[in-house]
Amino acid sequence: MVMINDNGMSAKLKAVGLRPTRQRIALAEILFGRGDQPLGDQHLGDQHVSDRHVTAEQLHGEAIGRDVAVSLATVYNTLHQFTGQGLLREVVVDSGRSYFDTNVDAHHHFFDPSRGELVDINRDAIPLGDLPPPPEGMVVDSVDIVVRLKPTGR
Amino acid sequence: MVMINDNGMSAKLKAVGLRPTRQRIALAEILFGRGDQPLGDQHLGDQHVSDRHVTAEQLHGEAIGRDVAVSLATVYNTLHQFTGQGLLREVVVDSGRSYFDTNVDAHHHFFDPSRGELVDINRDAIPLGDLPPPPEGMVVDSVDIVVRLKPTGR
DNA sequence: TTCGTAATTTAGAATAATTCTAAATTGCTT
DNA sequence: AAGCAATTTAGAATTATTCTAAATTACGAA
Ligand SMILES: [Mn+2]
Ligand SMILES: [Mn+2]
Ligand SMILES: [Zn+2]
Ligand SMILES: [Zn+2]
Repeated sequence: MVMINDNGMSAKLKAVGLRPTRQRIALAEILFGRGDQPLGDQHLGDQHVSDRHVTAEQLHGEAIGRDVAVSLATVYNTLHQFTGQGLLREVVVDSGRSYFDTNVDAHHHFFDPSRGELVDINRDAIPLGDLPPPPEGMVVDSVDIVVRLKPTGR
Repeated sequence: MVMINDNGMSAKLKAVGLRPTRQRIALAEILFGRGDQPLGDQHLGDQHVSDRHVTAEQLHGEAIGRDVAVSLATVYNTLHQFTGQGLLREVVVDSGRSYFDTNVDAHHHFFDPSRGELVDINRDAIPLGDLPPPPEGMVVDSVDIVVRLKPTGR
């Protein structure tokens, strides 16, 4: 009967069949909670309130920063479990480190390699005609567009 | 005066300011040579004769297979040098291993994660309108589209 | 509540890809 | 042939990630 102040994260976890452990709740709050934003009834339509793109190391750092005791192994486990349950999606922009995105809807990204930063691009901002037919026996799983950025010349 | 049978690779290397060493020549031949294809005067217009997508490990394996003594470190060095000189480009489709592409023109890719295989998509096969404006102080460096594939259902 | 047990966490080892270091070798120029 | 910078390389180091096996925890049942 004790289910105070967990920001609905326990429910969210249960909903996808994951036990709401202290670690998973904390990580979910960091990922999906609306941080400092004053709580209010201001949904912005279908707008995501907080879209985040994090690496395992970053998320672990944030957790530790908030005095949440959690191992890096658990962060990796959790990121993959969340991804498997459709709570996160993995974005491939760097061969060498994985980014996880709290926005699981179809959309694209700007990527600034110098800072390792991702910025969402609305799906409709890049209209696509139809694609060439995939090789025999294969179907399209997803279409991922990455717009790589560089500093303005001069 | 001895410059037989190197398939023009020495020249190609010199042209970009890289010493034509035994290792670099061999790797260049593997990457840019037209393999088994019968030599002939059949250019296919601007068509690339051999487009390849390789990982360092793959290329190293091929070299060793052809009895070319070269270390993995040199393969990595060479791939990066070739990329730096515009002879190759790196394609990011997998967070965990790097692919290098002999086709340096703007184009896109199908990617089959199960086999780690890349297939080119002609640039014009995916018409793009204009992109949303990049964040302040940044300009677009490249637009990379990866169409991820999965096996046909059933 | 207290158990029993399966799910979860975790420290630390292991793996995989890549880079680094410093010494040996080699490709040009003279 | 000599000199020397460029290149190669073995092996160590680094980084990201996964694995293992033991300790802890969540939770339904008693
Ligand atoms: Mn991967
Ligand atoms: Mn790695
Ligand atoms: Zn995103
Ligand atoms: Zn290609």
